[in-house]
Amino acid sequence: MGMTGITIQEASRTSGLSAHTLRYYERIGLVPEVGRDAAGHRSYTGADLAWLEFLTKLRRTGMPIADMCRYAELVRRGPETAAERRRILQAHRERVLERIAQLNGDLAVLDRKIDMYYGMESS
Amino acid sequence: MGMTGITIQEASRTSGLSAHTLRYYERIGLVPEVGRDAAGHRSYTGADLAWLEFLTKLRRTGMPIADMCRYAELVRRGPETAAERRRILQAHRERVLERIAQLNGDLAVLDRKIDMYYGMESS
DNA sequence: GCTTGACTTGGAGTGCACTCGAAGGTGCAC
DNA sequence: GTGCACCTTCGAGTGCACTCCAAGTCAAGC
Repeated sequence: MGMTGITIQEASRTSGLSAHTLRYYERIGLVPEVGRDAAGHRSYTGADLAWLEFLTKLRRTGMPIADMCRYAELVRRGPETAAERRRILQAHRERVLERIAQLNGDLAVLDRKIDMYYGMESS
Repeated sequence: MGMTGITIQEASRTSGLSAHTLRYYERIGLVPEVGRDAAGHRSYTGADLAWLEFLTKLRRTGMPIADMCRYAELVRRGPETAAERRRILQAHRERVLERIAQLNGDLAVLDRKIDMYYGMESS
């Protein structure tokens, strides 16, 4: 098993999260304890990075940290929590859809305003 | 000119912003000074409400308060700032488009994950 | 004329999600 | 063997956008 793993700096570059944030996420239980190398330094595996990538998607779509912690906790508890996890993601999915619809509506208003300014400039 | 105006509570219900937030927005110069009735209470006009509605769209689409203040300042300075306002809105529009694209991408991942959970449950 | 309730102000407090600082350990380059 | 870069922990600090509080004013109803 040559799963060497990468340093926190490399994980930071790969994930787009700062090293500070990576430690913070681990501290609050959002990320399971990351393995260590001989020097006691964190060593991120591919699985760690995949989990971080999924977390950033949840985060970016507006899921609060507290909800993400709850989801992470269910993952730790094992496969019998799959149905609940699905429900959480589905509820979140609905919120994201609403958000996208709202953004599209607001974008239309923005476009009309921009057009109006063009009209003012060319008059 | 029978522009009576509505109370801060009614403006709160109409705009979806709390009375606290309405006063806060006025304090930081995001909303021009609202008129007062005989008792010194704020009296919101239709124009005030329209401005608030536009502000909430900027806010909801992720524009920081500081940028909104800058935009509001340009509006106060008059029509000669129209071109700059347009540029601000256009730059913002680009960010909103990116945000929507990102949300759609993240939504697709969410959907695949949900499908995966369905697969786990039915197996 | 007194209670009630909505309003006023200025300033302080809150919640979220980081973000940073201090003090110290480790291993490689010179 | 010592400087250096990078890591560690713990706790404190930051920035944003509100959100609330205390103390006071005012008009209307009983």
